Amino acid sequence: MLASPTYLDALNPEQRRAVEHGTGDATPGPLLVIAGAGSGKTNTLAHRVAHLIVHGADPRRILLMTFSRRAASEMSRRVERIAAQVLGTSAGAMTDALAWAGTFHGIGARLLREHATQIGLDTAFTIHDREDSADLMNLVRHELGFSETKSRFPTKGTCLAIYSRVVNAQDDLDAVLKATFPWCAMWSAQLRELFSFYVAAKQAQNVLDYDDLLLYWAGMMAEPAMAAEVAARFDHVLVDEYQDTNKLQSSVLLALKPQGHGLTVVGDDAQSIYSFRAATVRNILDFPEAFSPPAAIVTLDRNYRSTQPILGAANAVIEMASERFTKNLWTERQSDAKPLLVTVRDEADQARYVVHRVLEAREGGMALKSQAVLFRTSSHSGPLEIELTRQNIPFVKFGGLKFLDAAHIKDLLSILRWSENPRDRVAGFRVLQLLPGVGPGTAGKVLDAMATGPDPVWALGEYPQPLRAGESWGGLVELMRRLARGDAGWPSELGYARLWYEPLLEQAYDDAMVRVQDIAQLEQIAGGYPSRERFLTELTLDPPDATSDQSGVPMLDEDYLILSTIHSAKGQEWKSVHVLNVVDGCIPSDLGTGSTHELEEERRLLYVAMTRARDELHLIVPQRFFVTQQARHGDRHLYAQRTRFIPRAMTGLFEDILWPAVTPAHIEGLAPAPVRMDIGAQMRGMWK
DNA sequence: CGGCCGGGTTAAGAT
DNA sequence: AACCCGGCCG
Repeated sequence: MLASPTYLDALNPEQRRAVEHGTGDATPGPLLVIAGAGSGKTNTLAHRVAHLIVHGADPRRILLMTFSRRAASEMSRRVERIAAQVLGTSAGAMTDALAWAGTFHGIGARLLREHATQIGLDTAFTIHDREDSADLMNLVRHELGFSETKSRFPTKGTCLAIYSRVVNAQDDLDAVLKATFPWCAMWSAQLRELFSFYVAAKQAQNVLDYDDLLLYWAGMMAEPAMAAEVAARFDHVLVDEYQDTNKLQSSVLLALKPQGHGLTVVGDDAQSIYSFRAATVRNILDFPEAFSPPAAIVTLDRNYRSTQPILGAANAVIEMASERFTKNLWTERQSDAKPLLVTVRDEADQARYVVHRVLEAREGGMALKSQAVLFRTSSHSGPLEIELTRQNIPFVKFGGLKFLDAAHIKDLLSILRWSENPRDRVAGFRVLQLLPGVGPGTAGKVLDAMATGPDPVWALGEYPQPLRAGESWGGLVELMRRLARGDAGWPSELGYARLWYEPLLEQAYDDAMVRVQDIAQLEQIAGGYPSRERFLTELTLDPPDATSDQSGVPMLDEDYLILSTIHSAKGQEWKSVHVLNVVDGCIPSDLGTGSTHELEEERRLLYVAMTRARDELHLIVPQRFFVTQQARHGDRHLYAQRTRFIPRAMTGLFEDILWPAVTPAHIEGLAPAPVRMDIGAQMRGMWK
């Protein structure tokens, strides 16, 4: 008999039930944990994994799927700490074996790489990110002549979105068009043809897109013998953030554990914010009844994160949702401080307000890292970023544009991906067009020539040099030969690619210096991976998701403010949280008010933002937005209204303030009207 | 004439 | 940073 597990003492009864569920059984039944915001979900899941290991589960046979790589490594760390506490020094080595922790897509990529030959896949397949996939879609779209249709055919991005939804929602094309893309319904036949050619192109080029990582995995699970082989790898399967998984993912999961033995899923329907990626709360709702007997359900509704006034306001927001399945959270963290509803004149004042309050809190001893600024859309933080830079306040921004989105980084990665897989047309198309005088036409012809023979790199060398390409052409041929031989080793291969690329970069950009530094940073990152393939795969699946005001991410011991999209803030918490642009048109986004479905997701988004805060919450409402399309120095603007998710009746839960504070003179209307004069017009008048 | 290049415009959320 | 459009070079 094991000693009394004191490491479980800190858990509440529900958490403990979730941790201990079925750990004594040989075949533990399925478990659904409904875990509200701040209810200690990560901690509970980590304890469950550690508890399983302590009770003899083999960590190499535990599959742990999280929403992001960051969440996976955080979980591994915690599991290790808890296990070490119980088992002593051997725990570190043992939990290193918690090897199958990652995202659905990352795990899928790994399984496919291992089983590649069995399923007729070349092991050297490369993975297209969203943009690569759209580019390939575009190539096919042009080839089929759909870009010259009379009325406008959907753009590459829309085509890919439709395709992706069909795949991830496991739905019929026409149903998807009708429900989600009604304005494209007239193109049903053409889209079907486009998608069949898109799939053929991917296969001919030996590339997989994000969806394929799930789709091929699901394909493996549909063949009983293969399914048995894959399923036999894992005794326990645990999935976090289950509300943000889609039907394709749940079908993989159910195929992996059809009886639900050893299966645990954790989620919260109130925090479902990825339905635009085909995620569905039905996965959570239907989970218990997918098994016989049904899955056990544990609900964690005690919030340990926020003060009661903050939680009360968040509860009020989510209570108005049209459909809800979980009940309100409660907390014992009393406080007199209500969350603030701050009215400011415009986005410039909003930026000044945030900087003012952040510095004030910093003076009071709250580290910048304990404070975050959240926003619906990446561009909303623009004015704030300018103000922070002006005042020398370091920050790191999550979401929106990423390091890998920079053209020069994509160029270099394309070179590497093309040499990893010379049939990858999107990569080759990009690389070839770096050469002077080579555009889409010539690039296409070169790629055609390479596609016909058995040795693409040889065919490249045989291709007559395009007239204006100059010496870069010979350099490229030489580079591709060297990288194909593979004798340079990793990461020197990246160094050779850089040597070829840098002269082109210096010609193409005025700010080449900065970009060269970015590439040096990429080389730095590359050194951390054992091979070209691992580097490319993992960078595509887990791109560094932060940008900062300094070049490169600040040192870990430095203090910096967190800026993040609400989506990227999922699962995190800070002592103080500012939410920008809490107005209609931003939250909800004016793009998201089309259907009640979308509108409800926007509501949950505000709920997620609010529940990130521990002690202080500031919702900021700028009254005026300047219209972007107008003459320089124009002052056209529009007036915004507080978000519809916080109607007047709810404002009592907030402390309503104006900033900057209105002076008594203003209130009494005694202040003289500001003097306005047009000196410029006077000056011009002098010469009339 | 095809195809390259430079002008302008606009931008949701992300594995 | 990507897209579309018109000028211009080979």
